[in-house]
Amino acid sequence: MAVAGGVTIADLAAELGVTKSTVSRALNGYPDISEATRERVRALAQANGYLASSAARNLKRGRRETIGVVLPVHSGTMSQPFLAEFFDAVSRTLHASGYDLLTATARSREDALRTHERLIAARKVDGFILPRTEMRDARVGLLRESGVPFVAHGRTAHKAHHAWFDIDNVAAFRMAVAHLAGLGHRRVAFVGGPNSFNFASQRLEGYRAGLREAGLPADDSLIIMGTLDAPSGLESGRRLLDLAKPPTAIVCATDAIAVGVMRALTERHMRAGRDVAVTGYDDIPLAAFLDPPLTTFSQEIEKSGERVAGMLLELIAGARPEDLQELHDAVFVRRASDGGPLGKSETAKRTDAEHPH
Amino acid sequence: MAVAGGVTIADLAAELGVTKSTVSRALNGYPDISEATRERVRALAQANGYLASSAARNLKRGRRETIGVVLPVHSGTMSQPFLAEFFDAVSRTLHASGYDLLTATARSREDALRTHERLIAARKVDGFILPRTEMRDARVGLLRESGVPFVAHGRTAHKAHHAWFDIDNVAAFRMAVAHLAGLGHRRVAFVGGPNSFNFASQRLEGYRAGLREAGLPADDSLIIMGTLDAPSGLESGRRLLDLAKPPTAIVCATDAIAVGVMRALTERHMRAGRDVAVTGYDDIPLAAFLDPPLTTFSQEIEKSGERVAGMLLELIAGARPEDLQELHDAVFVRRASDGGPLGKSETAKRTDAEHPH
DNA sequence: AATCATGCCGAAACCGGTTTCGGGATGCAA
DNA sequence: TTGCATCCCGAAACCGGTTTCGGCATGATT
Repeated sequence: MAVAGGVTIADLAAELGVTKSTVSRALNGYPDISEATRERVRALAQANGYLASSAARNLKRGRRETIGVVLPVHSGTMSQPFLAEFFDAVSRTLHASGYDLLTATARSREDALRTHERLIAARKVDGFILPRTEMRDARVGLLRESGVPFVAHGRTAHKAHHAWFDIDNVAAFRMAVAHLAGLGHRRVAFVGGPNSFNFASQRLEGYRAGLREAGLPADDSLIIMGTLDAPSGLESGRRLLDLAKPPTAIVCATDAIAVGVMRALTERHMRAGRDVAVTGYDDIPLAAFLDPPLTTFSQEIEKSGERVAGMLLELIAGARPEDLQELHDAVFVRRASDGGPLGKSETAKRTDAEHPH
Repeated sequence: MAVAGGVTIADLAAELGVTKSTVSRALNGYPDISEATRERVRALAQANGYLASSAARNLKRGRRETIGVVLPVHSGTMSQPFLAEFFDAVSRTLHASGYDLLTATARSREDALRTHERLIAARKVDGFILPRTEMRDARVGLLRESGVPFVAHGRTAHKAHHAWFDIDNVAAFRMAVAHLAGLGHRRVAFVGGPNSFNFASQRLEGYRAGLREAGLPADDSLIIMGTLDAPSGLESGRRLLDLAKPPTAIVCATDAIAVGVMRALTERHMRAGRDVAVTGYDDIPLAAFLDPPLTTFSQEIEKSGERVAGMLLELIAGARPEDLQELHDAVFVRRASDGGPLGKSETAKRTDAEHPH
């Protein structure tokens, strides 16, 4: 069998007794090719599994048919619960328009910056997806200067001037606090991650707003900032429970943190949803199967991926960044790790009633 | 500011008063360029952020400087716990040799096959990483015919003829059973996933071998095959516990399954590590924070990623596939979800002793 | 002084496509 | 018939690099 990909446009042309131009035009749908020869060309191309070399085509056309995404794996960011799902959605919608996805990882901001620069200079990509934005994000400066299209997954300080897709973290955490306050809690704590990441600081902001709106006092000893993972959650949980006046509810910035916090409860023979209310964020696949099942927020990552990729394609097609800015809501998923303050009885019933399935 | 990436080799040449050839040779370290001009060229290139267009260079050189990986997201495979870590390791070692990573997703075997064909025909990649092999894997057939270098993450029926990197799942699950048998268990169950995936069927195989070696009877009612996620684990756990003679230990093919099984225990007011021993596989970040902390197996995914990528680079450099075949061991991580059969006292002590940190 | 190797660089072909330009048939109206 | 638009397609330039080939100086050799 012939090695796939080895056949060139010249081979096809020779075989058919026409020139490269004809083959190219036939395959690319130019109108000035007779239906007869177009069909002959198509058939032979099909038979030989011919596809134009992307390097050759893009050299002339000035396109790359490739989108870049460099994902940060530093500073407590490693946990990427839905990476596969996100990539799937992105990759599918890109592919529908003939684009592929180039991925790299970065272990620091500088690393990320260098990688973007390299991919731009080597002309390997037509645009970028920026995961996990920070408020002052050097990446947007670089990309705006270079004129490379990009859509940020999250807002930045320059949000007015670039395309972005974001989830309303503030609203979600306001609602979490409102929910707990409604259950009667007055000491609700927050366990978060590094504020450099936008989504993390927005969650804290939402928590604070929720407190204000519920008329609850702000108590800085009830706010603990660590990383976004379970070990940090465990540590933070211990500190909160060691307080002279421990909280009766703990709002966690991620499900992983919540798992750590619940572990801290277990250590003290306490239980989330009975002794202390705990909420998370992410709705990881395991959330419904924890003990107790975790009350949390879910983002529709599939839709996120589709929109982010879709917006980027629109941008490349010429849309204005100002017209591509979308804020979506997370959805509250109430399970059994929340509940009223100790003593209220409503909780105990629900704890066992809401097992999965 | 000049748009980065816009400068071509011709621009540099004109600016310096030399020809493209000189610039190219200077930058690529040819010996027949005087040190003086080489330095002039370097300086100007540096100043302008010049990098050769990968499309142009690769068109001539016949290389792509890109590796492809299309990851299956179908049939209970969606859970990819360590995707970010794996990508990070792969991407780093590839980049050290000037390669980038092109990723796509596939929702079915056919989809995956088509994507590989397309990337080959369009000459977008120099080689592939094949995640999650199956015994009879159509991808290896395709790639071997096309002569495209690849390393399989997992063995296949043709393992003698291609490069592969694998974890010894059989050994791990033999050991799990041996461990449980050593604790006194005689009815140990297995909850697994679709046997089409090699690693899944190897785990079952290891379980069976472990049973034999421990002199325990094989009981097919103690084997449940579902998917690799928590919902399936819950369902399987329920079925096992409903048995007339339920198992005293349950070996799970993944941590996610184990979480589901532990949930089934909770439903019945039982507890892993006390009433029934449970083991998992993967050592997901949350494993140590479950209640009780999960006994499981850990793979060194960072090393896996480095080796897989490294092997592929060696292959591209000319190494023979037969010389690139590596089998590594998973490492047993004992925590608190296992323990002797009901009544033995050793368990209860450890359950609380082995909290994290 | 003639010869030759060596150092250094220019000219041009080439990779595999796309695209511009132009021109030969063909058909139809004048 | 002649003129002219239309339909198709060939010729060649071009994209931005790399690489082969060759040639001019220069210094060393005899």
